[in-house]
Amino acid sequence: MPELPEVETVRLRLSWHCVGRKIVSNCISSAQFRSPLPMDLDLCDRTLRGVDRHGKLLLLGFDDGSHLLIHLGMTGCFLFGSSRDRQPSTHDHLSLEFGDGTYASFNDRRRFGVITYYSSADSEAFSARLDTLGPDALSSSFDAEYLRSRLHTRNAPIKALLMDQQLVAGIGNIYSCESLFRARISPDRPGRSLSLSEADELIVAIKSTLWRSIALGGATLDDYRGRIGEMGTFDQEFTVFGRGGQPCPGCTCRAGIVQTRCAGRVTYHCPERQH
DNA sequence: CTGATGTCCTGTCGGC
DNA sequence: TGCCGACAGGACATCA
Repeated sequence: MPELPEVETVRLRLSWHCVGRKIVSNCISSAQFRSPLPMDLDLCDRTLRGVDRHGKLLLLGFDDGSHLLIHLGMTGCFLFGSSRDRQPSTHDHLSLEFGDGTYASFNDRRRFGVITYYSSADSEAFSARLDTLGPDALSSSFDAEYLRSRLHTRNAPIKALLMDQQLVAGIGNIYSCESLFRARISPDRPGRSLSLSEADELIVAIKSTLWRSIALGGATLDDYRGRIGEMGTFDQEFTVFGRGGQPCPGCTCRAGIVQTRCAGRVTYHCPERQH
């Protein structure tokens, strides 16, 4: 369940390990993927020019104008190392070998991830794909006015709306729970019921939570424990997520953190503190 | 358009 | 101990 901070951590590692390097071979797994890459895709002789991110999407740009768009899904991660020592895994779906003897491979056990290739001729489709997403949660255009303007007609719970990537890109189950707790807003509140000042507090809570997590390298969850490349410690600072039944860290209420379901997702909040 | 529900996939965990 | 079903997650399709 990598969300914005985890994806940003992966982006930084990809930039560090791969940008400026030329691909000398690539290998695509034949295992069925949700959106299979063409098996004959040949990235040889291309140099990775940069790695960008929008929400939870990684955008790998090559020197010939082509792109790989990667969503990590739940269990997607990148493994790096020396090609000589590489031990291919059954869950490697794409691996890139570079001219300097290093490799990067995309590994995804549950295959919820998505990799899409866009040639330089597909730039319109590439832009169209990105246009389906709302502003990145850390961008300046994601502010209280924008949030209110998008919420004022919506009756769905604010938690579900925060996870809607068309409204704002990058927030998932963990950071919606954590941000709503910090903003003292109940996850069940209809989107339209938020005042401008509440929207403002929510924006501040979301951005500060995301930045704090990035500073700690993201959160490491059970699915990732022990995995190379996922070593963040923000999970140790979770206030509510995964803490059902524990005392509320923000008040002295008797009930403590409550686990419920909101919009089909496990949700954690403090009914005393969040309204 | 909106919101709810089902689907994909696999590893883990609880119950029998 | 061993097996089976339920469940978790994000995005997307489909339905009312």
